[in-house]
Amino acid sequence: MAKTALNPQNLDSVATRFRILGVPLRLQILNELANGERTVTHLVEATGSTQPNVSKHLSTLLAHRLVKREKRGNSAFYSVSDPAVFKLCEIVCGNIERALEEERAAFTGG
Amino acid sequence: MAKTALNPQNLDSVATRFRILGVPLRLQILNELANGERTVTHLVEATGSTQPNVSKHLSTLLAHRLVKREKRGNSAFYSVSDPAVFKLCEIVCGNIERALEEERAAFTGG
DNA sequence: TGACTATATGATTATGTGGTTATATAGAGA
DNA sequence: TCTCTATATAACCACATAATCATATAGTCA
Repeated sequence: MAKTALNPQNLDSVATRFRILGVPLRLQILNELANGERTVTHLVEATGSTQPNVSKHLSTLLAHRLVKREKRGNSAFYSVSDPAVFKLCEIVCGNIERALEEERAAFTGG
Repeated sequence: MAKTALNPQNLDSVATRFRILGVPLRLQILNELANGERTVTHLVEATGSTQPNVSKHLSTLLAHRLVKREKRGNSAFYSVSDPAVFKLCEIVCGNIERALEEERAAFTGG
């Protein structure tokens, strides 16, 4: 049954998705977008990165449909297109905390 | 509230986790391990990759505590240490299928 | 001990990509 | 039109790392 989680066909797609999420700045951007749509300028300020860099990562996120874009006036407003990404982050955070917990236990308990 | 999902401290850790999962062969290995503990030799055959390559990826997975190892006799038996990874894969698969669905809808419906 | 099997690891190469810089595009307002 | 602002993109560099090859380590059995 666990076999159903991944089949050879979408294995690459799944890996790609994970790789997209494997860049701190991109996570930072997504995290910022968790609060609603944001302009590039806002994301540049929020992340402390450069405008071209943020734009490039937004392009990547857009190309893989993790965000969507809406141009209004002079600005581009980005927003998360599938909130499931935050579910992913939560699970990973849970994993990490559990791992830290185990490390702590290993120190104190033997 | 969405802010709680990621904070600057674990942002790198989360990204690293995702990056670990962002390699097809590693997903293949994990997927194989979903059925229970496996030896390196078995994983080499199951994945069609080379022994050194599989061993190296197992080392990576082990270093990041995604799998655990137990040596018995001449062999090393690997198993998944946190089944939450499969939850991740399921969500990502869901995302991808949803994206495909939307593409299909875009073709037919407008 | 020696032969065999299983696994790990070091060195090397090739490729992908994140970040930077400079520049292009495009809309708003005068 | 010109200027300003916002965003995108192209060229480049630097670094990380996946894959390969060769070799080392370690356990089993005779």
